[in-house]
Amino acid sequence: MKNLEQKIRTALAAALQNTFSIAVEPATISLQPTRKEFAGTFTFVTFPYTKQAGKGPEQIGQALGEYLKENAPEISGFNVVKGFLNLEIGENVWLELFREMLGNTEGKLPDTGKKIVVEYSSPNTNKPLHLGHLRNNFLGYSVSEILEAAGNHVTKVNLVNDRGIHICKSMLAYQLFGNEETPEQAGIKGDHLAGRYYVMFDKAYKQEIDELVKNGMEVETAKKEAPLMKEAQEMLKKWEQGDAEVLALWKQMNAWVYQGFDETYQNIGVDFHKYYYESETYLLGKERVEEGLAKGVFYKKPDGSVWVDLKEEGLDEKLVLRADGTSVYITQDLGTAELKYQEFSYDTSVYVIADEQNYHMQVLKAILKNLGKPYADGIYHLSYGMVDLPSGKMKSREGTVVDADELVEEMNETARRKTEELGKIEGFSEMEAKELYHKLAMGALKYFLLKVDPKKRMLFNPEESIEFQGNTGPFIQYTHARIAAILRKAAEMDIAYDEAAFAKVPALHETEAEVIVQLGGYEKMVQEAANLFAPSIVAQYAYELAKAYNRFYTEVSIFQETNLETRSFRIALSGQVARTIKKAMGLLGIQVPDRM
RNA sequence: GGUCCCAUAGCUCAGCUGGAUAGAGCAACUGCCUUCUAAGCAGUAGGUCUUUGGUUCGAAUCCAAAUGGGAUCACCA
Repeated sequence: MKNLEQKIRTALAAALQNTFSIAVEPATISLQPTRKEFAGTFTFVTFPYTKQAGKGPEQIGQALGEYLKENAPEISGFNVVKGFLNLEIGENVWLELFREMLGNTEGKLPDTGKKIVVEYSSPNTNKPLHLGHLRNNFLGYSVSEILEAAGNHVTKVNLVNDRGIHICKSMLAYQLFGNEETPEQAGIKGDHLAGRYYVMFDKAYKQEIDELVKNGMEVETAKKEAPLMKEAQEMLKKWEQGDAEVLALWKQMNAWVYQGFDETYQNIGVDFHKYYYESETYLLGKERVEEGLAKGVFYKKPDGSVWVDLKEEGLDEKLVLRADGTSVYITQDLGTAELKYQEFSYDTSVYVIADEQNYHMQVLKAILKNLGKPYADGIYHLSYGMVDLPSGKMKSREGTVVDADELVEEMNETARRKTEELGKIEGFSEMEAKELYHKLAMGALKYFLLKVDPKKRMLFNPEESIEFQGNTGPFIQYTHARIAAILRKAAEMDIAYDEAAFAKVPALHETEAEVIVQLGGYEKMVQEAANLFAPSIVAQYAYELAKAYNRFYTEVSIFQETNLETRSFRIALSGQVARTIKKAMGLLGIQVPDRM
């Protein structure tokens, strides 16, 4: 496909040269897909050349078309509509293209030799994952797959936020109200247990504030003076000093949470090559602070706090170390960036982080640049918008979130219901059925979250379950299952459909050519998705391929076809579509079933 | 207030580096299962692409401003 476009560009350049003496670099010629209401596959726009040619756009189109039909073997015909030259491609070219695809099954682009670290998920250990985290996890996983498919070497890392005041809050609530209950006793996952106490803390804390305010204290003061908050801060101090009792509780609760996370990760099908823990990295930044001071990039204020001035970059002054010598969030990030670079010497470091941290990431990059770090330019913030509920923003503290585990469970249930309603479950064992439901559930959910441009906020209405029809994951999965049925039947009937089996195909159906065009766009799509870090491009592609195939599927019959070569060709075409759908969906982290 | 992001059909979203009458899905309405899975296919209806200027042969797309929505500007993470 790439080659085909290349050839046509070259031919067009030659045509321009020979008919109008206009010299153009083939690479700069822009071709676009022909609108479907006109005949043709590629369209060349002639408007830009009217001045140089001294002719009207239609005349130019006509002249170029005639030249190409004469001289370019790929072009079988053309038509001119105003300034648009629509080029038709010969059937033999499509078949040739299709044969090339069959030979190239890997679907991976040439090795770039580039190393990329993708940091994603990065949960707090005080609460279970919710819908917003799912967007993050699916994005991170998918982008990693896409970058890998584009020929890069990807390392997936998870930077776990396992320390800080918020963790202490759930620890404290547990200490006060927990009665030493374990997840087993409570009958819930460890991350949910921690989350329960986090919410409990907030409730009790708010009560205290109300009390204080009732007794005449200002709200702001009350927030600081509430005994629970003071206790939590006290606990954090003890943690930093290595207090044995606090550390033991911290370890215990985190262990529970990790077990819960592991289950969720496994359930939603994401994984990591490496975990970093903030409790281990939060001190790392101090060396960078020393370095910054030595280089004169940072400066010390009289109180001993350390700052960086980023006004030249259009940013502000930023504190990088407190007066008491303790580090802040950005200090840790400076350290971790260095650590990641030392370990992986990456060319690109992707951070999958919500857009509320856009400024923070800008600052991080600017500081590293000022420090002269060679890896600063390689930092890419894959920023994504919040997932909103109809009621507004999700708030963990107030417990108004869509819990990830519950949502997945509900999706499984929806998948079961829809499948049973359609009566498509005969012949499945209990196990197979469950597996199918999960594939469909995750397909629907992942596709729903990934098909949208990450930058955009999105709305999720828990009342309306995610669709299984139309532009959805299950629609694409269904297309794959249909093809799988065809391939099974072909095997049963012992039909050969290797290249030799369709050496001569008399005529291509319009829908067949369309499917081949779609298939031919795969590599270009992967490249583009990788360049833009955009799973939505992959989703769009998979959908369009499935649609093109379904059109073909209903327009022509395979096993009723009397020409055996055509029949074999159609089976081979179907097989290639199935493989391509599987690859594309794989890039989204979605599995495709053989039956549904 | 400064900075950044978003605005396309009733709803959810596509629309690549500017190109033809702006596309899908859902919802509504019409057809199509004695034929390979109807979770499908074909069709009808639905739009001043928030507004106003500018650049251009040509703007949903690029630039500027306005309006509306969101994020952020912590010695929180």
